[in-house]
Amino acid sequence: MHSQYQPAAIETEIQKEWEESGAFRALKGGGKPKYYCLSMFPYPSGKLHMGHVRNYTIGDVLSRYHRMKGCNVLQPMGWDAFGLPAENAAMANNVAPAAWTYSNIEYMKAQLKSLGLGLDWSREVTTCKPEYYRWEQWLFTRLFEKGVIYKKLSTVNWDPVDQTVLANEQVIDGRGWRSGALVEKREIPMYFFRITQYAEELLEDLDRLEGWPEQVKTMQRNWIGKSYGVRFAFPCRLDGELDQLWVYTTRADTIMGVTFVAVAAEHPLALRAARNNPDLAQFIEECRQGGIAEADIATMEKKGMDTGIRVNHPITNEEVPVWVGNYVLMGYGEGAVMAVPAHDERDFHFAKKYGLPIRQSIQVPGEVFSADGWAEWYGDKEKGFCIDSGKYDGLNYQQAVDAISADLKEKGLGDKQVQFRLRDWGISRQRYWGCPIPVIHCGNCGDVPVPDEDLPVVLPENVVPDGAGSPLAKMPEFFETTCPKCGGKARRETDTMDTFVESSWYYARYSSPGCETGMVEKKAAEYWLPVDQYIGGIEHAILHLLYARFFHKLMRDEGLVPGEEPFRNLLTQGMVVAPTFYREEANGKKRWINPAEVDVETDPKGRPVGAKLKADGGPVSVGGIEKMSKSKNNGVDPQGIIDEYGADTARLFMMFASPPEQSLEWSDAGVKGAFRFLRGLWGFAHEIRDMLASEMAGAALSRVEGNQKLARREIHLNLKKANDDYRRCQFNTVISAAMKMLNVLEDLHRSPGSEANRVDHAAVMKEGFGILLRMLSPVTPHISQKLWRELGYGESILDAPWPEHEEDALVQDEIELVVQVNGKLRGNVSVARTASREEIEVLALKAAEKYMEGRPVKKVIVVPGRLVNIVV
RNA sequence: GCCCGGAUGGUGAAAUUGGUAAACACAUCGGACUUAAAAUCCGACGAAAGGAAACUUUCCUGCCGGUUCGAGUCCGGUUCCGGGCACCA
Repeated sequence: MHSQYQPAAIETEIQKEWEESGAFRALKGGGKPKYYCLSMFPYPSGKLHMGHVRNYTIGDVLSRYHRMKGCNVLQPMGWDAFGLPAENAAMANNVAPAAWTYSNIEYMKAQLKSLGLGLDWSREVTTCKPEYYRWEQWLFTRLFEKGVIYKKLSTVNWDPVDQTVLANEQVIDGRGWRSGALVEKREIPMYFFRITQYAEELLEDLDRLEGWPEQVKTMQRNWIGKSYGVRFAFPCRLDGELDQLWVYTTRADTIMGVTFVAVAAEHPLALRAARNNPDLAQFIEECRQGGIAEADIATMEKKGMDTGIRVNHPITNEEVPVWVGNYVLMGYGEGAVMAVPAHDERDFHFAKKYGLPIRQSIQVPGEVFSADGWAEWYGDKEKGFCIDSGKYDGLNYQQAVDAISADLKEKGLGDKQVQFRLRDWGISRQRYWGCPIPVIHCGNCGDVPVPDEDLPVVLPENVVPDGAGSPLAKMPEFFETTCPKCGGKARRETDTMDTFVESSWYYARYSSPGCETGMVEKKAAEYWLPVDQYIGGIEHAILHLLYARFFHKLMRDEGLVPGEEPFRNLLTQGMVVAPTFYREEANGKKRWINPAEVDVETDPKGRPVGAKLKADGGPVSVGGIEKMSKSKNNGVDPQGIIDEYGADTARLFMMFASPPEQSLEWSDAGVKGAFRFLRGLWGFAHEIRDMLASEMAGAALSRVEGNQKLARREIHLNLKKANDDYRRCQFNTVISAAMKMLNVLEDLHRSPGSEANRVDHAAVMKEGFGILLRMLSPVTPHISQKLWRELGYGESILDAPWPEHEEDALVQDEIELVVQVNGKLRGNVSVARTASREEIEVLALKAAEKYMEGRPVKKVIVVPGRLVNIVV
C-alpha cells in the first residue's frame, strides 16, 4: 500500500476490476428483492456537465447503498439521441446529425465510465437506432388502429422567410432565430395522442404515488386541471338563421355580470364577421403574428376588436357584443369565453381599455366595489354572494352555479360539465432528426399505418439539414412508396415524432434491451418493473413525467407491462445553475459564451456584474443565472475536476455541496477540501494499517471504557445519523457524519491515553474504520474498495453488509440539558439519565436563579432530553 | 400572466416532530514545521457595544405582521431569485 493517495491509479485499477468481473451486470432472480434504480438518460449534447454528474452520482449512491442493503440492483444507462441540437450542430458544422450524435455518445460514455458509475452497460439503449424506434413505430400503428392516435389541425410557429416550422425555443422576441423574420401562427395537420382520454386516471393515480414529492404531484394536478364548470350557449341570429355561440366557464355564478363575449381570432364567428369588415380582417391578420408559446401569449398586450355581431344573454336575453380577443386561444375549450369584467381580472383590464361596461354581480360583505380599479376580492368565490342578479340574489357560489346551470339546462342551452386543462399531445414534428411516423398516405385508402412486417421505417442517416423545411419532404427515395392496402402509388409521411415519445418508454426497454420480438420481453418487464427509484431534474416534473406515466398506461392496455405506474419513488434533483454570458452580434443575435472562456468581475455579494472574454480581453454581457444547458452554453465540464482530483473527489464534492433536491449555483470552491478529506482518509488508513492487521483488533467491544467508550459512542451516534440521512437521501450530511467519524478516530488515535489499552484501542479503531469505509463507499467507491481490501476487511466492499448502529453503544450516564428563562438561553445543567422531572426542575431553578431576579415562577416546561424553560 | 419551489455567517450549508441557530466543510487570518514554497499540523473566525483580559450584554435565519412559554421551522402578507408553461430536453 502506497503512503500517498493516488486517485488516478486506484480508480483505473478498481474500474478495470469491476469491468472484468461484470460486477454490475444485472441478472434476474437470486432470491433478493430487486431494486431498479434509474437516472434520466442524457441527451448526447457533446460533453457531460455538472448537472449530469449530480444526477448520476445520486443514482449511483442509491444503487450501491441498496446493493449493500441486500438488493438485486439494476442501474442502466442510455441515450436520448434524437433532438433539435443535432440538427443545429449539423447546420453549423456541416456534419450529419447521426455522425455528430454517435461521436458525442462515444465521448460522453467514456466520461461516464471515468466517474466509476455502477452501470450495466450491456443494457445500453440508443433511441436513434432502428432497433429501438422500430417498437415505437409498432406501438404507434397499434394505437392508430385503436383510435388513440388521430389527426387534426394544429397551430405551429411559422418562419415565413426560412419557410419552416420553429420550436418555441427558436422564437426569440417574436422573431425566427436564424432569419429574424416575424413569426406567424400557421395551422397544419398533425397526429395527436388522446392523452385526455386518460386525464381522469392520470389525475387519480397521483394519490397513490406515495414515493413522489408532493410538489411534483401538485404541479401535475394543476397541469391536468380538472375543473367543474358549465358549458352553455349564447343564442344568436346570423343572416336570419338561428345559431349558438358556445362557451365554457367555471364561474357561472357571475353570468349576470356578463357584458361581452370574447372569441379567438380563428373562431368561425370572427372569420364570418371579417368577410365584410376589412378592419376586422386586418386585426385578425395581426393576431396571427407572434408565436404559440403560452408564456408569450399570456404576457403580451391584450388587444381586441368588436365583430359587430350581437348574441343574446341566455338568461336575460339581453344583447351582448362579441369581440375578438388576441388572448383567447382557439385550441382551448370552445375558443370563446364569456367576459365578466367585474369579477375576472383579465376581463376587467380589457373592458377598461375598450370602454366596455363593468357590471358587479357578486358582493363580499364589508367590501366596497369600485370600477376604478381592480381589487383581489372581486374574483373571490368563497366569500361572495350574488347581487343585482335577479332571482339568484343572495346565493353563494355553489348555489348560484346549481341554479343557473339548472335554468340553462331547462332552456336547452347548456349544462354542467367537467373539463380538463390538459390538451391532447401533438407529436408531429416537421423535422428530420426524429423517429419517422409510420403512416402511408394513399389517395384511395387514406392514412394507412405501415404493416408490422415493413417496420421499421428507417430514417436515412447521411442527411445534413439546411434549416429550410424538412429534408425528408425533399427526398423522393424516402417518401415515394406504394399503399400497403391497395398497392397503388402512395406517399410516406415525412414528419417525425416528438422526442418525448422515445423518452416515454425507455425505462421499460431497459428490462430487455435486445428484445427482437416486441417492445419488451414480458417476463423481464414483469420482474424489473416498476422502476423502484427514478432520479432526474425538477424541470421534468410535468411534461416528461406525465408522458411517461401516460405511456405506461398505453403499454399496460396492450398487455406489455405490469402495474399502473412506471415509477414507484421519484427524486427530483434541483438544477445546477450557472451564470450566462453573451455577445450581441451585428444582426442582433446573441452568441452565448461558456463561463470557462470569460474572466468575471463580481460585486461584494459575489454576483457577476461584468465579464471579459479571455481570448480578446473585450467586454462580454452578463445574462441571468440559469440551468446548465446547451442552448445557453453555460454548462461546466466536470472533466477538469476528474483529471485533477479523481472521480471520487468529484462525486464527494458534488454530494457534499448541498442536498439533492436543492438547486445549486455552480462553484468549485471547496473541491480541494473534498480532496483533502480523501487524502487524509488514505493517510490515516496507511498509519493504522499494521495495527489493524495485528490480532489485537479482536477484543470485545461491549467492555471498552473511558476514551474508547466515548469515541465508540460518537461513531455509533454518527452512524445512526448517517443511516437516517441515507434513508431520506440527504447525502451532504452523510458526508458530514463521515468526516466527523474520521475526526473522532484520528483524535482517539492521537490521544495520549490510547496506548495504555492497546487491545481495546485496536478493536475500536477496527470497528470504526470499517463502519466509515462502508458508510462512504456509495459516494466514493474506488478509495473505499481499495482500503477495504488493503486493511483486511474483505475482498469486495460492493456486497459487504451495511452497518447498523448498536443501541448499547449510545447509552449515556449523564445528560446535558439547556436551561431557558422565558425562552432565552441561560445555562446548562447535567443530570443523571434516570433523573425525575422534579429533580431536573430543582437543578434548573438553581442554575437559572440569577436570571430570575426574584420574580415568581409561573410555569416550568421540561422537554425530556433537551431543555427546561422557566416562565417567570 | 399562470403553476411549483427557494432565500440562514465572507462562501456551500446543518438544525429530521415548534425546543441551545450556524454542525460539517470552504475561504480568510494567526501560529508551528521548512533555507523557501507547497503539503501538513495547531488556533481564531455571525454582527454590534462594553472590558486590560477572562468575559458580559444586545441583535441576528430576505422583508412586514401574527400564533406560542418558545418560531429558521406554523399562519397571513410582501420582495427578490430559480424551474415549468405543451415544438429545448
